[in-house]
Amino acid sequence: MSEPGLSPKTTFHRRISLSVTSNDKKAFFRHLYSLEATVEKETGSGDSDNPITEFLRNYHRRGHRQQTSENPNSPQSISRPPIGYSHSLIGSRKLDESRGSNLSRRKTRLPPSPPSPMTPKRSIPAAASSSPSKAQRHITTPKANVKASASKPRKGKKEPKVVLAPESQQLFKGMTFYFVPNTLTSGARRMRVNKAIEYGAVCSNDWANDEITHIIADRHLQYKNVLNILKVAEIPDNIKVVNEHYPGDCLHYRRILDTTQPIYEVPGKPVSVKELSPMEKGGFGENQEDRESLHSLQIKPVKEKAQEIGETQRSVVSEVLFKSTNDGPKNAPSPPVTATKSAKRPHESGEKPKDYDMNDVLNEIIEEAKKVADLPLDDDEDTLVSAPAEVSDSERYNSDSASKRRKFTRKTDRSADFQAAFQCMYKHDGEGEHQNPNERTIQVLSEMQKYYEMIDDHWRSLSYRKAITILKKQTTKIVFAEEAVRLPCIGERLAQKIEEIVFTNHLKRLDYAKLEPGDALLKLFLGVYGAGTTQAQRWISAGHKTLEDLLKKAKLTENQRIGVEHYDDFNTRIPRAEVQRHGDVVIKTALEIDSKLQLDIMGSFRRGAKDCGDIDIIITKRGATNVELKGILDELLKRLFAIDFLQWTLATSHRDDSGSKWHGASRIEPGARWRRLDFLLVPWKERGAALIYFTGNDIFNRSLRLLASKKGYRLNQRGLYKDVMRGANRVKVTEGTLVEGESEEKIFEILGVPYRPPEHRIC
DNA sequence: GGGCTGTACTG
DNA sequence: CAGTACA
DNA sequence: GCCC
Repeated sequence: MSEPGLSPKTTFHRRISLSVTSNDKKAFFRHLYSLEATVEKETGSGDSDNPITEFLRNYHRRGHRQQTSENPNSPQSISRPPIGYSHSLIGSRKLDESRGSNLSRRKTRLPPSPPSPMTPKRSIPAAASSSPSKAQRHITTPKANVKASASKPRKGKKEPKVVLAPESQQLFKGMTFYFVPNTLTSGARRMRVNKAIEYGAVCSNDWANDEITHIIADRHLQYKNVLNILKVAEIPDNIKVVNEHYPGDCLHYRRILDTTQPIYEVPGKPVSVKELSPMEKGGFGENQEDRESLHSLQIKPVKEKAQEIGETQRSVVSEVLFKSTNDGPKNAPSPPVTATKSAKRPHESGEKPKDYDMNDVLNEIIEEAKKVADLPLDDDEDTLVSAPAEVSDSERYNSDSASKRRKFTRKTDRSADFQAAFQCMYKHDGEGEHQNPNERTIQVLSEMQKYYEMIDDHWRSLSYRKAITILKKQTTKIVFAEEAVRLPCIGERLAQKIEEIVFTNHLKRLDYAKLEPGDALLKLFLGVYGAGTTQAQRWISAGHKTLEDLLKKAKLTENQRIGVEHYDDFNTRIPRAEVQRHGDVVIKTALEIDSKLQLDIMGSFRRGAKDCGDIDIIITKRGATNVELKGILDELLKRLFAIDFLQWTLATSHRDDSGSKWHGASRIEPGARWRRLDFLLVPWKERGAALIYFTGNDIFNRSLRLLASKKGYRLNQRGLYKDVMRGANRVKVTEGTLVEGESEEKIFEILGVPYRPPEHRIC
């Protein structure tokens, strides 16, 4: 993997030499780019990497997160494009007219094609700035930017608006950046420009602008290149020259960093005595002690052990940290250094940003280290078999610590982490889903997920979904690919996309996807109950353009016809209160048949959702068998149809013995929407497994089932089976023998999963 | 390079 | 059987 | 898509 001729020596000061990592990383990125040529972004590539600073950085961040409730990105109002008509088609005798108008309205309501990630700046080729005149200079203010974009649309696409961060976060206010090269040909540079503007900077494209405070040079540029491009012999002292990492790092730390730090240095820069401006020297709590402690703290040991990349990093870091504070535990636990994935971007090198508040950082690290000292990490728990479902155990796996834990063990995990990798191990309560700092990212990724679902790429879709659930649990905004990649279920590709979304507010891949013809139509047809990708695509190839085309021209199955006629109904979420009302009707009627019946509303309702996609009701009775319940269901259906509550049967079992479900539609009162209603008949002995199944959510179920299967079990809605013989690739050979079906808790316990109440099964 | 849940109903 | 649906 |  080593790449001769790519020595980072030039950019990296001599204190630390981690050239191995560096080269690895370059090679890594080269490889990455070769894999995906469409990525023109230059994120994270570059120089070297230092695990210690990486470590400190993370902790610094973590400290910040508590104090800052801010959401670095603009409040994004999310309005999902509606999927439905406003009326159900059936029952309207004037179908043709009303449908027609509805259809056309729908069309216009489809999601607007997204703005391009282009930044709203005119680009001036470097050569063009050679003879600048004061007269023609102009400053591009954020406002001007937006304006410019409006007047200069590109390829018919909408320009993105740079949404300014809140005033209080306008870190770069009063600063004027000049990017070199001053073009927007690179996606990465576009990102940086946008980001700078978002946080208050003025990005000038006129070198003659005498308000320029900073020159942001591309990473590969030497100082002399910069001079050449600018056609100047020297750069005035009042203009700071930094490399491209500087703005992003400032945002990361939420403060204006010292521009003189070596990591921001443009190679070949002449040494200057007057480097430190009073401003930078002043306001950032820098003090001599800190700096010294930093040096003694950090540089030395790293230097000694710099060559030993890998496991030793952990001990180096902890040793250093705890030594410095005098009271660190001797058996310091391993701090969360992830040297695992190679893609990290060079942040501070051995020299910290001088404005760093080291005391705070250290305290945080120590506190954090103390906390994790108690955790059963690594080898402490490598038994596969049941961790008891006690509270402490489950808490330990909760949201935040879950991801931390991963960092700790990622490298060393063996059997211990085997189980930890399953979503069902963690509490997912869907909290913080609103006002989540990653809302925009999640929104974009969801669109990608839906897109992949649409084009039948289930596995990609699954990955996106997993990534989204992970993001929803984050309490901080994930900005950089390197932070993202540390999270479970987020790999390099998704991490890159996350960073792209944060910096550009867009995902090119998605923009392309949306341009694909048939995309919108596919989405429309997929909303039809009973139609999947295959059918939807057939309809499209057949030339159908609207739902009424389907009704008139396509041959539909009965269910699909209902699906079309009640397109709007079935695609409208049901308020929790209405779900309850439907449930009440069913339960009341059922109890009139047999007062010993037990019915419960399941699905998202049981998980506590505010609104549900459908209504799931489980029907069971102490001691009852399936056959017995079947008879009751027939009677129940009869009565519910009789009172005009049930409207339609979409699917029902026709076998007497094992049939167990009914799918259909109900209506709470005449004129109300049809709602999807499912019944599940459950023999008393299977109610535990059935509860798990019918409570979901699906990701949780799949996770639990996968875990079971990996442990030699099989889990379905009837029970947990053991001694399942599986052939090649875990293909089921024997059914296995039932071990548990009655109790939800016991099934969890046997699988070694901390019990999760329904509301914590939202994955 | 292969797996990614397991089942039931429709036509 | 493929396709769709259910969590 | 991710992960093993």
